[in-house]
Amino acid sequence: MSLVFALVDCNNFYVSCERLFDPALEGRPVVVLSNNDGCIVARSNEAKRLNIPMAAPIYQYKKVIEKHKVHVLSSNYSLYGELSKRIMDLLLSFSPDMEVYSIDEAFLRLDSLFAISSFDYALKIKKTIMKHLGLPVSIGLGPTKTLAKVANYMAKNHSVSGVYSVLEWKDQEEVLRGFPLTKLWGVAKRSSLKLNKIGIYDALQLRRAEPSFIRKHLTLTGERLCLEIKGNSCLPLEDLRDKKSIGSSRSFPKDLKLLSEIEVVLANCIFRVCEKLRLQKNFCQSFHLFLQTSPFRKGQKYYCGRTQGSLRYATNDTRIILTAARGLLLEIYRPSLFYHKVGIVLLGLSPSTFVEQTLFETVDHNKAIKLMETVDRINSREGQGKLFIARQKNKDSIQRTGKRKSPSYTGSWFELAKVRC
DNA sequence: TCTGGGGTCCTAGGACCC
DNA sequence: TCTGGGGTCCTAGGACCC
Repeated sequence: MSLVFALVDCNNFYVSCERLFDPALEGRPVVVLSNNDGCIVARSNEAKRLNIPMAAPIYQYKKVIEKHKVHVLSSNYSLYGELSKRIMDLLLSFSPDMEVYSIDEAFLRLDSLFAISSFDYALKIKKTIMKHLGLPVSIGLGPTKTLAKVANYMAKNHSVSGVYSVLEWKDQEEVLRGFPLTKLWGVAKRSSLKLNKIGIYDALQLRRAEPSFIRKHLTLTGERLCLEIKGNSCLPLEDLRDKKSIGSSRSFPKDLKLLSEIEVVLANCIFRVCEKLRLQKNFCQSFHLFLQTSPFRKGQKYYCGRTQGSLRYATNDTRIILTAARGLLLEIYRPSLFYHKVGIVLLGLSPSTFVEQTLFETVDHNKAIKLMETVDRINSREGQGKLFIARQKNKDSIQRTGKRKSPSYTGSWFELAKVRC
């Protein structure tokens, strides 16, 4: 039986989430900013039409924003996270074979449908999400993940229904002719230039090339891409639990010099990443720490200090990782520099169901696990940040939140949307 | 003046071992 | 003066994605 992949992708996700609770934003150009209100990370179609690019620093587009009265919002990740969870739960009811690819995207396998065509089924998914959650999505159908991505691009840009299929051979040929290489999943400027050098300028030419020849120029990733757009599936659905690392980092609203201030931000990163680790029911065995100066700052050479730390035993205890990381931060900290960003990546992840004992010490894992579970439960019920570790103190003085953030409509009883009758 | 945060995969090259 | 060959593991860095 041939495979059917559906890629469900929310349209302008962050903007759509904001519009859900503030309908006045409908039809207006809207952008959402990154942490510290630095870059533009989401744009409404109206903002896209004003040629405001993705990931652009906001200050470079001040004039356009003022001229066209673009509505600017800080990001409200707890709102987006909550709505994303609701979408994914709903999608799971349409197919148990699902991969959550990002906050606003998921792949579904639909090849075991018998009574209904996959196109009609995709239409039904789209309508259900709109009806239950009020969020617009586009759906692409293809025999491989990469072709489903191509179909999704077509659904977003060249379809009235919001669903597009390239399941048929002739549709694939037609769509890929003239399809820009940089719109393919996994191809950006560098790779497209390399392909140009060997005479390949569109996706159809790549489809007709010899995979082993592409490998010579674009390594294994390129060979797989070539096979995928020919219709040979090489990329299976992946399980989120198989993640190899998880991390948390923050850039500072203003450059920091004092170790004590950097430690506070790092403590908050560690608190967040450990919460994530426990949520996915994993332990970690080691971690990677980094501290860097701004690559944009003039008058100071870019510095990125990195180091790796091992833990005596696999754990998800915030306190243990915090203590280990503080010691290592000293190794990469240079007192003379002004810093821009700090972060931690947890590695060597393993299921927390399996508890490893060390040879020379008896560790009471259960006690630590219970304590951490309690902290997570209270924070989940009472709102993030109710319980925290003392080292996270004064976090608001160093970690500014967005100035234009919308209320926590779905996350706090005190910020529910109000309806006037 | 102001430039995010969270990931993945691959490769080259160094360190080290026998 | 002449200084092997094969293997593994680790890390940094590049490229890419959303």
